[in-house]
Amino acid sequence: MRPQKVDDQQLMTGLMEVIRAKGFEGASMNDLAEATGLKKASLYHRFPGGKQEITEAVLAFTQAWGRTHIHGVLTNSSIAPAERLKTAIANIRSLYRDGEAICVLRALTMDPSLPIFNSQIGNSFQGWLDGFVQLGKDLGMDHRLAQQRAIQALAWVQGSLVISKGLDDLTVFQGILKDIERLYID
Amino acid sequence: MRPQKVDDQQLMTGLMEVIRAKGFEGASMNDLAEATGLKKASLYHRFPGGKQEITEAVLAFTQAWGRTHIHGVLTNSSIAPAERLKTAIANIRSLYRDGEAICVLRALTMDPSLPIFNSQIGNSFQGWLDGFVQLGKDLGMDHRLAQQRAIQALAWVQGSLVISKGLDDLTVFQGILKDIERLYID
DNA sequence: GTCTATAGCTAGATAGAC
DNA sequence: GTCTATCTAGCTATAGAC
Repeated sequence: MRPQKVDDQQLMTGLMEVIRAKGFEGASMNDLAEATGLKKASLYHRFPGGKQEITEAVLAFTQAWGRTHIHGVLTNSSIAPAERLKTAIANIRSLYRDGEAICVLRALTMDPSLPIFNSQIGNSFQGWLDGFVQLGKDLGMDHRLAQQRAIQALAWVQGSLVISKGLDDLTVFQGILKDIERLYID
Repeated sequence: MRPQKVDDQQLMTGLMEVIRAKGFEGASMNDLAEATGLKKASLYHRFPGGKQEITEAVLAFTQAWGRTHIHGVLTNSSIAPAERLKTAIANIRSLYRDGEAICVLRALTMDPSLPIFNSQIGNSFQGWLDGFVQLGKDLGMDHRLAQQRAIQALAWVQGSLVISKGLDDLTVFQGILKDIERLYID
């Protein structure tokens, strides 16, 4: 067979960038082709299911990233809780490019796309929440409090991204990350 | 002249519903026509600038709503701060239909649409923030703390909406509204 | 596996009757 | 002011050469 022009890793990165910036309706196959360096027809060869299959792959990649860099970090019992939190927050900052990037989960929770990707999105959010819940418990919180803090932390991440974008002011996102640290460590 | 088939109020409501549910790219002129009961060409008569002008009108309406029901309430010095907060939160709950609805500001802060609507979106967010800052000051906070709390509250609103939608669980939004109350009153 | 070319459709937007 | 009919551009998706 003919060699692949771009490998799966590069392909995934390019696709994710477009999807999370423009959303499901806003991202055209032309946009996706341009961002990856492949032609439209070649994209259909790699993803016969078209845009929907591409989006599902992006969501699967997103979920795997979260399992490793958020849930995995926050529940790693061989590291002190405070250190886990610092590492997870650093990963969050890097994922969202200091607040400049849009979350792919947010971009795909609009009404037209919701029914299709519902379960994948829910699983990703739940993974983040489970990680933060475990962190809270390891810091001595009871289950109820740990759950409340987890939701508060995740809401701050998502909300500050929306506001940072809306105000075009990345300090909102960066300040909230500090607040999340204080939510657990103080 | 021939009478209007639907008045400005009804028109605005229908347009806003579609825009905030589907976003700028996702909302088609056909969708907008169907939701308002007018035909496509009639929409162009009322909004010669097409979808962009419609979206700007929706944003102007959104900003006016916030000025009245959020900023106006939170800064009303003839009412006790705690009462103002309760009223504003009730208005927020009603605006977002208990967490079911998507915020139009969020829906329009995607990369393709951002440059066009940037300033209107920023003004709306700033209005909410200013209201919460004033509330904090009236509760005895210094400027720095009041600003921090305002951002935290607004981020919780926006973030909990994203998560409620992603998890299909409205209790996330409703729980966060309680947390916002505790952020100021406790 | 990647490409050019194109089919078939739907989008945004306009013309012109009433 | 509202409508039907229509234009053009862009979309998703496919066919078929290499």
